[in-house]
Amino acid sequence: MACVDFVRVERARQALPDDATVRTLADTLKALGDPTRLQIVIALATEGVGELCVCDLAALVGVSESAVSHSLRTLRHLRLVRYRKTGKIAYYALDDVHVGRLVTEGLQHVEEAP
Amino acid sequence: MACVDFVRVERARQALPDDATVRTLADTLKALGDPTRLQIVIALATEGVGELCVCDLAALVGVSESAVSHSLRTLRHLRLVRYRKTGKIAYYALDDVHVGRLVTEGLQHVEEAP
DNA sequence: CCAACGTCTGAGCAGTCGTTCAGGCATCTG
DNA sequence: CAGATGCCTGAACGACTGCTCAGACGTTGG
Repeated sequence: MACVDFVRVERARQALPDDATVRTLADTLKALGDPTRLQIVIALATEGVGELCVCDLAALVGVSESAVSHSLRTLRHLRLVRYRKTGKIAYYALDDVHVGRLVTEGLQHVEEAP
Repeated sequence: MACVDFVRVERARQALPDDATVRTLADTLKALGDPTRLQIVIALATEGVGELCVCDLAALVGVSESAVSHSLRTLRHLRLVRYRKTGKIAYYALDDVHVGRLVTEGLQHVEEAP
């Protein structure tokens, strides 16, 4: 306990966002930390794809439409995706550009050679 | 099931990374999806901070040193942080630049006005 | 109007996660 | 050497998560 560098700790503490922001960001990243939801987001981030309906996403990711719907609800509540409904079909798309960039940055990290 | 747009689905499927990459990226994002680990990474990403030891991080985040150590192990195994040991003190830092940029991009998304 | 369709939802279960607790290993100090 | 310090680790417990299942809702086509 005695080895704490108070100067640096204080500097880091002031740079930390408030708790609410940290928690929201954590929730967002946690949502993207599930393979099903991550594939959904990557698919929607693909250039030339644009919108996909629940059926499309279920077929693409390879899970039930119910599971996709649950996943989409999570992504919706975090404002990672938005949807447009025409008749009985719901078309989903990414909500804002940061999401796509975030995933891209993540992929660059993962694909770096060890 | 009949509403699937095979053209778009196929286009999206070919853009999807292989399963191993998706899983690794998901694991990485899930790791950042925990408030404790996220605060550690944000702290280490703060300009002018550089390195912090386990004590510092425990004091900063407000959890036990054991919990920090467990969290750091997870981050280490995913190559999100690296450490340097001098004597009995272990100094942790971010492993590569993408991690900091990823968190920054995430913060920009969260701090956007609704 | 009725049946089929696309989607959404709540409950429940198996699996996972983060923390605490107790203890172990090096390293430094007196 | 003996104790203290900084850090790491495995086990275990409560909390949470993502899926399946069954059913409900609104829309569309015959």
